[in-house]
Amino acid sequence: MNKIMLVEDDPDIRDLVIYNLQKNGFSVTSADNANDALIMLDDIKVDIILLDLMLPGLKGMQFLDIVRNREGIKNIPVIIISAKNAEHDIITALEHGADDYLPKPFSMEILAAKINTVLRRGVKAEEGAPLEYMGIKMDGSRRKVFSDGGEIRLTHKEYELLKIFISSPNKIFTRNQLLNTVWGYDSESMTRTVDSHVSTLRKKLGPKGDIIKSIPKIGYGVEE
Amino acid sequence: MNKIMLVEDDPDIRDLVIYNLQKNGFSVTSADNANDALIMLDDIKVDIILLDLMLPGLKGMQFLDIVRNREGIKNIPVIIISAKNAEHDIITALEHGADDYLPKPFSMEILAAKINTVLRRGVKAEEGAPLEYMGIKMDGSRRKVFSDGGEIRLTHKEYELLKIFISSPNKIFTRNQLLNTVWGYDSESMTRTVDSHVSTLRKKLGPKGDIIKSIPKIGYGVEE
DNA sequence: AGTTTTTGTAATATTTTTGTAAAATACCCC
DNA sequence: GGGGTATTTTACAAAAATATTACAAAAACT
Repeated sequence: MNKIMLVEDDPDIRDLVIYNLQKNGFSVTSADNANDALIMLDDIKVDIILLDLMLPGLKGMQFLDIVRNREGIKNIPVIIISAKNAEHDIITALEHGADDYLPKPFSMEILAAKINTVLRRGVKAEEGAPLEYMGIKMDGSRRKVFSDGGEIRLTHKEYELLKIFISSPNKIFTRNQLLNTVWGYDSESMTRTVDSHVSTLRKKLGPKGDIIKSIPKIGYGVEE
Repeated sequence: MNKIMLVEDDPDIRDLVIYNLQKNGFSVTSADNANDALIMLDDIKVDIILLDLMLPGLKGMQFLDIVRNREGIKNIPVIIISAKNAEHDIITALEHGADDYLPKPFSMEILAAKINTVLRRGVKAEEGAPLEYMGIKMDGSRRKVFSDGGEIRLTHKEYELLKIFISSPNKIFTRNQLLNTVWGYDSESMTRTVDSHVSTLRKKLGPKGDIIKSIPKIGYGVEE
């Protein structure tokens, strides 16, 4: 059974979420503040963390930073729940390592769906299996990409870009995130580099190119 | 039992309303001026406030401002009762945070109906509930909207507009309120921008489009 | 009924965002 | 350093989103 850690201070929402997730077959542990959550995380192994960004005491974003930097828990997927839903907040949360984002109010169906896709993604990644999505196969050892049997020759940057996309399908990446992970930049810059590479990548992927969707005002992500 | 606070100076109307609401199963507390009402609100927890705008002493609008800024009572829904022809006052009241309005003279059935819909909304909102209304589901994380299973593609402005409507069904919004919250303007302007977007939104929602009602001279709101 | 006001919406204009070819630069390997 | 490739930047086209305009339709008001 999948274990979920819920970090949320509002008791009404907490109860509602717990009730619904348990009904859906998840085991839920909850904390009403970030400090407690951190302590509990040392003892309990959870598969996913649901985090409200507006918490008393230690702020949600700080909590996220700590989780992402602590051995043993740094790889647990985190889904943000927040009343703030300005573009800016979404981008910030994603850039601090959140896996997905759910503005309040949200429907339980959508929450459950998100949990499931994040879990599926997690399992897949752990298999260490050859990276494959929608018929695009990536051979990590030889840095080669195949689609419909034929090889697609990608440059290094293109390969890294595609790898990020394909290792987390359905996940949204901001342009800055891509610049960080693929290019190693850490400042915000407003170049068209990402767009340019997405463009050539799409072209090289041929008809499959359009699985790379542009997410208006945010960035890119792959999706069926 | 639901408690109602009635703030009304005319004794005839007051008695009439009290009598009828009690007959409908509400518990009614009344005050004939705003100061008394404020004092009483500190002691009694009420579910809804009926406010006559034309009061002696402290004006109704000031009372509304105080209520909306005082912890503990700021979330109590307020329904404005106002003599007819005071369009301007109604707009001002809505923009000061009133939930609905009722022009005098009004029938008791309509008053009871309004009270009930406002109460129903209150309960719903507290659950932190899913953003869904009349079969229109909104997925905040990906800014996607579904209706009857199919996705409806909305632009950001359209999405924000719909979100506001759907998070408070039956609530009336003035054009300026919408301009403030969705567009971030804070001055009064007389563009047709809101109308234009409402129009495209209605069209995109298809048959469900007509849940967005236009409230003559005031603005818009969704309603079954 | 005629006039005025208000709302609906198509059409147009403007702005913003994204796509991409091509030029410019950097990199790499002899 | 030269030739080739990879990468970044530039510049502009294309597309999408948004705002405005203009006018028809509806409603409200004499």
